[in-house]
Amino acid sequence: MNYEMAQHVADVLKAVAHPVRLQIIELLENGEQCVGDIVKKLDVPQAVVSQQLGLMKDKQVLQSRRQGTSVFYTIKNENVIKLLHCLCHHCDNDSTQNSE
Amino acid sequence: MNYEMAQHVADVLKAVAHPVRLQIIELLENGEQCVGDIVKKLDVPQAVVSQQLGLMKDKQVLQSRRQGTSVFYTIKNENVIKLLHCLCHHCDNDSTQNSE
DNA sequence: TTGTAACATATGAATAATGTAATATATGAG
DNA sequence: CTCATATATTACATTATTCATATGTTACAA
Repeated sequence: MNYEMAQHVADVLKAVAHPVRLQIIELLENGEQCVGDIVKKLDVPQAVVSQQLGLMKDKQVLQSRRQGTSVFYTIKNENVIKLLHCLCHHCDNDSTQNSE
Repeated sequence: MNYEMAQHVADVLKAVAHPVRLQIIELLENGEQCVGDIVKKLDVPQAVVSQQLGLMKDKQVLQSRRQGTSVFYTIKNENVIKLLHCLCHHCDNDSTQNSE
């Protein structure tokens, strides 16, 4: 893996490496949701949710469509779901806490 | 996924989300390496490599053992390898660049 | 047009991450 | 002990991330 490639992978990881963004991604696993619904389900101000959604859209993790006054978001880069599952799955036999 | 869990997952992701750290992890997939070898293989100053190694060790991603004057590092949290594979594998059918 | 709901953006402050350069520590040789 | 090699740590400047507040925009109804 050369540096450029590593940089790209790091960018994807950074796009996801935030608790609110992770929770948003988890919500969107079940299909598209509009901003208002996301705000209701997470306990986070609307502006922050919009900021994080915009950030992930910029980084090609999410995509959006407008319907009336609502904007619906879906996952564009499906690999982030695999990423989540890699980590969530392992949290049972978690080796980040204490491995022996 | 509650916030605390999301925070924990985000911490693991952040521990990995850096080009040099990713390259180090890739090197260590093939078994343990001492700091000097890592420095030689990557084009990065020794202090930076030590800093990143220390950071990953703090976050339980790596572990180390000393042998004489050398310190050998290995991967402690094997899940980061799976993470890497999730992302590297997908870079063929990459949806982060342009999906249609 | 005005009003309102839903969402986005701008700004700034606080905090965290990064890289550089210098210095410190540890081990072993002699 | 002194020296050399290997690695770690510190201090600092720079840049990036995050959050909150306030303001702007869009779509639509009346």
